[in-house]
Amino acid sequence: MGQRSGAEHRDLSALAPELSQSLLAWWEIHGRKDPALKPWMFTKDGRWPEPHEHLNVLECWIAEVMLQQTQLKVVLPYWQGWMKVFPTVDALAAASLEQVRLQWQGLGYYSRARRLHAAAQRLAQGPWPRDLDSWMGLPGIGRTTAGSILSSGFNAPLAILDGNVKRVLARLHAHPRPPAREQVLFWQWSEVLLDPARPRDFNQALMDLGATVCTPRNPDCGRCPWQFCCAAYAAGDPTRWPMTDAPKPLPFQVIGVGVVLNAEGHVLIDQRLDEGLLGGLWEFPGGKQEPGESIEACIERELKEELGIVISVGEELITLDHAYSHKKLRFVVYLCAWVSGDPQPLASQQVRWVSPDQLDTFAFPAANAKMIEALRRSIN
DNA sequence: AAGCCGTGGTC
DNA sequence: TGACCAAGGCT
Repeated sequence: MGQRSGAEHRDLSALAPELSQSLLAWWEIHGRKDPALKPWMFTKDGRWPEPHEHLNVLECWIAEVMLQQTQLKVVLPYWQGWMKVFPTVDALAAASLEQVRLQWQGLGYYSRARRLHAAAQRLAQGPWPRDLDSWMGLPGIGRTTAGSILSSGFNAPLAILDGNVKRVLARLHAHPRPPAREQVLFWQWSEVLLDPARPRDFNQALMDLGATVCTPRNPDCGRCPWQFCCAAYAAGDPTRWPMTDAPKPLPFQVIGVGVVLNAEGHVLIDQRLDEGLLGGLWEFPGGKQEPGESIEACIERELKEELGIVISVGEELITLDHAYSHKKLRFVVYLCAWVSGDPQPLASQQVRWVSPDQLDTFAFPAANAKMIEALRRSIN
C-alpha cells in the first residue's frame, strides 16, 4: 500500500506561517473584534487582550457552551442575561436547576443547561483547571469547547474544530469526503495551521473568516486572505465543499395536546423527564396520534395513559407545525375539561395545576410558548 | 459510529 | 418557503 494521504491532499505545514500571517492581517482589519458582539473576549477595560493577558474564564465558558450549534447573534442576549443573574460560579452552583432552565428557555439543546449547572457545582469546589483534559472531563464540554475556552481565556496553543473551521478547511483542501467522517484528519489540519504564537487571535480569526467570508451559500472569495492557496477556489465553485451526505427525510408525526382546565380555572402541566427531547422542560400533556385514531380520541387516551385522568375534549385551541433537528411534529391542541382522577406523573417527573398567570415561572419549549399565547388570547 | 438533541437566521 | 445551517457533545 502506498501513502494515500500524501497523494490525496497537500501538506500545508510548510505554508502555515504564511497562512497565519495573511489570515491575521485580514482579521486585524475585518475581524469581529467588537465588544458589542463578543463581550467575553475583551478585558475589563474594553480592550482586546494582549497575548500574556487572561480573560474571565467563567464568561468564556458560558459563552462557548451557549455557542454550541448556536449563532453568535442569538447567543448574545442570552449571555448578557445569564451573566447578570449568575455573575459568579457560586451563584450558578447555588441556583436551582429550575432557575437555570428558566434562564436557558428558548436557546434549545436543553441538556446544555443541565450540564452547565452540574459542571458549575464541580468548579465551585476548587481551583479551576488550566488543561485540556480536565476541561473535557466536565459535563457538556468537548474538545472544541475546551480548546476555545483555554485559547480564549489563557491564549493556550489549542486548536478548535467547529462548523466554520470544518468548512474553511474542507474548501482549502477541496476535501472529497464529508468532514464528519474524518475527524482525525480535520483536527490535524487545524493543529498544523494554528499559530503557536497567537492561538487566541488565530482561532478567532479562523472562525470569523468562516462566519463572514467563507460562508456556506455565497462565499466572498474576493475578500478572502487564503484565496491564493484555496483548492476549492481554484476548482471554480467553492460551494461544492464541504461535501455532505444526502440528508434523510424527517419523520412526521401528529401530536394531540390537551390544555386541561379544572373548575377553578387552573391549567394542567407536566415536567418532562430529564433525558431525551426537551428534557426537564414543562409542557401541556399529550402524545402521538395512532393510525386511524381521531385527534379527540388520541388526547383522551394519552391523558388517561400518562396522567390517569378522564377529561372531555372541547374546542380546538391552535394547530402548529414545528420542526426539530430530527423530526417534524404537528401539534393539534384542544381545550379540555377535567372530569375525574387525580393527575399522576406516570410518564413525567411531576404534574401540577397552575393558574394561567403562573405559567411564566416555568420553562417551556418554543412550541408550547405559542400554545400559551393562544390560551391567553382565548381566556381574554 | 451514527443518531439524538432546538431554535432561529437566512436565502 | 422549505431547506440548510449554526462557535458540538453525548451515547
